[in-house]
Amino acid sequence: MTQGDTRSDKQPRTERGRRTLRKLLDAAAGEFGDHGFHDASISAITARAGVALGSFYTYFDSKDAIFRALVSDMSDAVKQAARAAIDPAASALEIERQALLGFLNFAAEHKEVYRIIDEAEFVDPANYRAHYETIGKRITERLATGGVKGDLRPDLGEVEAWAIMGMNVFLGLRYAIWACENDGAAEDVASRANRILERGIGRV
Amino acid sequence: MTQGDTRSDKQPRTERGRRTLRKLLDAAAGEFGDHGFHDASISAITARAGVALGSFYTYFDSKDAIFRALVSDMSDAVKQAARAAIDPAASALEIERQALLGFLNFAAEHKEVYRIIDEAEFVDPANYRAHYETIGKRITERLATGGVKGDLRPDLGEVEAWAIMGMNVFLGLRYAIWACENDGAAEDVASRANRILERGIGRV
DNA sequence: AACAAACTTGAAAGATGGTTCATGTTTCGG
DNA sequence: CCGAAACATGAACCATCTTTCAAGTTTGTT
Repeated sequence: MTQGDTRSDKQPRTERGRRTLRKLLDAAAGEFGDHGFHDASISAITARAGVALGSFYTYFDSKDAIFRALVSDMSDAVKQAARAAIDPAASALEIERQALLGFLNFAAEHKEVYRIIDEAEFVDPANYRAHYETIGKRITERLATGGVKGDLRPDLGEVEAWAIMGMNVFLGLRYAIWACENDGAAEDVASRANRILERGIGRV
Repeated sequence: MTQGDTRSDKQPRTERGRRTLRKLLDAAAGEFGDHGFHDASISAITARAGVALGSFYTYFDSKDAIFRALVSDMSDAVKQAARAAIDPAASALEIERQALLGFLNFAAEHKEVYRIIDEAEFVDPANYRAHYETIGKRITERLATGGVKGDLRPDLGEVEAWAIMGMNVFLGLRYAIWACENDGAAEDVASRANRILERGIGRV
């Protein structure tokens, strides 16, 4: 799915090939995560993967191509993580808390994913935009469902979804990626953010 | 202030020099905004500025240096724009609405600023982080002031500030940078976001 | 076992674009 | 109006990487 369509003629056909492809993808995630797209070199990727420089082009047409493949994979992984953290039977507000908590935990454990998706804004803008638009749609749906269930206001839409998404992403940046010791735990951050959604920030 | 400290020995000493420096800065903002840091070339910057390639190095030590100078300037400009949009006499909630509205308008008119600051995450991470930490602190202060005045809950802190900042940045991305015709006006977006801060998203 | 396809290898080609520099021109105080 | 400092110029230098390629090795099938 991620690379289903015009995946050129580069898919591996043997077990060995599949192993090498995976090694390249993992190495690329590490290099792009550590150094960013432009300071990561293909030779560093192949060195980290333990394969020859030329082998890279057996699997990818270009440096851009492997980055794009990575963005697709990671975009899927983020969505997957958020979905897995949610109990669909919970209240709409509780679902949003769980989604944020799931995202914070995922980001803390996969900082390189965060960075690669962010850099896609410049290296692969279409995919970057698609990533956030997909998530935005999903949140919009959850808000609509919450409205129908009576948990939420019935007039919530895309604007509110993007506001929530922005909240989550920035809290991820600050408390998962840049975390320092005297920061509260992820649970605490998620609860405080959820409190905003519950009753706003106005005087009680 | 922006470049006060170790500004190397590159400051212009004549009127002509100051003009050339400004032309380079403006051209760089355009090129970096249009093509991103790595696809923007110094020769394109000097061409756009209408000066010779070599003149660049009369004013900046490197490509990185001009980008950093730009990030500092633009970081100041963003803060300035938000401050200018605020009426300090208004209620705490109204102040947040005005700040967001000011930011949305500024972003729409200076899309390149948005992009350059975003790319600083990779080209000039320290400045990027400083930018958001400064804004985060300012919002935290506003929330504390609002708490004292009785407009807001008294228990608001950094987490809430970053949540608000993330909201604002993502709404800027979606509705100022990626704006399309059938999107609501900035006023509408700011009001809807403010409604979240007023009473959350729960059923009325 | 034998053969074709898949895969691996690393040196070298090729391109790009940042940076330097020697030379020429302009500015501006005295 | 003179001279020194500031500024301008653009060809050439250079370092860096991406990408190619021709030659070898492994895999899997018949």
